Amino acid sequence: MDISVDCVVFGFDEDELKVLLIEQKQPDGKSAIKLQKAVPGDLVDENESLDQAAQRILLELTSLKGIYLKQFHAFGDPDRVSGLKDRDWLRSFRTHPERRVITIGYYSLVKMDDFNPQAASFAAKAQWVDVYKIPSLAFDHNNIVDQALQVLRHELMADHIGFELLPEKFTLSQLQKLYEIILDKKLDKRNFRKNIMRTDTVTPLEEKQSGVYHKPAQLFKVKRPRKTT
Amino acid sequence: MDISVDCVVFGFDEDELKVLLIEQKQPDGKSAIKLQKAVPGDLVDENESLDQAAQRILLELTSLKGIYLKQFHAFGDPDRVSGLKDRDWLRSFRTHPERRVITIGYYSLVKMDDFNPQAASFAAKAQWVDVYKIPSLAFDHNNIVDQALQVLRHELMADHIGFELLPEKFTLSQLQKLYEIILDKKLDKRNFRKNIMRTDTVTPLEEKQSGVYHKPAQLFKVKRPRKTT
DNA sequence: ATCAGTTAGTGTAAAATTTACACTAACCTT
DNA sequence: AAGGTTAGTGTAAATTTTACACTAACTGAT
Repeated sequence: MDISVDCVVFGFDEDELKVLLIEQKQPDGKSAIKLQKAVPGDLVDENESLDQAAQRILLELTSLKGIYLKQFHAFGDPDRVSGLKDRDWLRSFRTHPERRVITIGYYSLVKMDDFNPQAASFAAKAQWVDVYKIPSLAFDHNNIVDQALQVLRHELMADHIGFELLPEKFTLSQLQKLYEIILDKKLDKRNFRKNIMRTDTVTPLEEKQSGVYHKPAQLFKVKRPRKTT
Repeated sequence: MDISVDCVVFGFDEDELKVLLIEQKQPDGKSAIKLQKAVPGDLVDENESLDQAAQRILLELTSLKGIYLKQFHAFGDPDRVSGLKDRDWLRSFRTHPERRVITIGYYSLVKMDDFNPQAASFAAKAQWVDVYKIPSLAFDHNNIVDQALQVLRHELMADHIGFELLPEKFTLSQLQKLYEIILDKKLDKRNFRKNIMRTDTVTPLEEKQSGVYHKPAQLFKVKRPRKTT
């Protein structure tokens, strides 16, 4: 039985919430198998923890480094990787293509600008895809992404994660838009601000926005240092 | 790499919150190795889902059947089973005792009266142990239990699980005591009742307590059918 | 039969939180 | 100077949360 890690990396670009998907490489020799998209994921190595595996795998497939990934669920259906659609690809890239694979799902939230995914290893491409327009994915990855999104929304409300997605200096409107996009619903401006202020996680800077077409907004920064690990 | 499931089964007996622990069987031949307690857990079979594995393993080790178990976290430290204290036992009971094992933690909440654990397989004993007096356990099981308890408390508040722990007919005082014991803090009687009523999960029966030494309480039952699966 | 002991059951006022809602301020462009 | 655009701010009503104390109904003992 093999163990893998799958990384659902959500990215934000002040307009859209996207997920980082790779396109599986065409197996050598095979000519016209259907290319599939998937969430970056691979087998866990012998001497690394799950958290480390998640970091490494994301790096190997997409060149993204230093992203905080959080475990959210294990997916262990006996035949989650034995669908016909995935057979050819597994045969080309896995030492034991028939083996059952249990995967641990990780998710993360980053700002897209900071990270420029570069496909490598068995990934042919790595690209950001709109969360609300995800095509049919390899394995059970549609399910994995769905569940990650649920967890993300929940965590966003409960723990006010999400500053990761913004530039170091940001306006409250940007922050609000972020919430609206992730939660997929509109929020009230005044109430939103009250909420954020109450959490005491941001501080105003001495600085304002500039170069904008309208009243410049107060810039803020995150108060507590961003999570690492 | 092996995959296991560990089941943290919490039991309630109207006074205490306990966890179901097994005592590992003495390996044949070995005479005086230190017997360790652990949470019931074992390797996942080739053709079962994780959920099924949790059910089977709990049944095999403790004879408990039909308990709703919920996955809560994967534990994958590379050497979580390679401590000296666990070596002898692994050698006796595992085909590949040196192998790394990643485990998926499950938890559950049951009423003790309904379930009479009977040790079997490699479990020498199966017994309920007070949650607040847990000894040092095998592997990383202390950590696993701690985390399960956190999740349990969280779920209790959020989703008002916990009726499982009571007889079919129960009084609100019993229910309150249950909450108090799990959360390990006192609650206000009137506010508690308001809360429970607001959730609309219980209905009063036409029946009252009898044979008690004091004013008999109204009996209630759970409104929505208990979760299965 | 009465009394003492025990747990059941109930309401309300104050505080805190959440919700809904509309106008002025400051910058840019023309 | 005027028009367009987003920033920023307060309050009243509704809801939720919290703190708190007395009466009711049974049993067992006298």
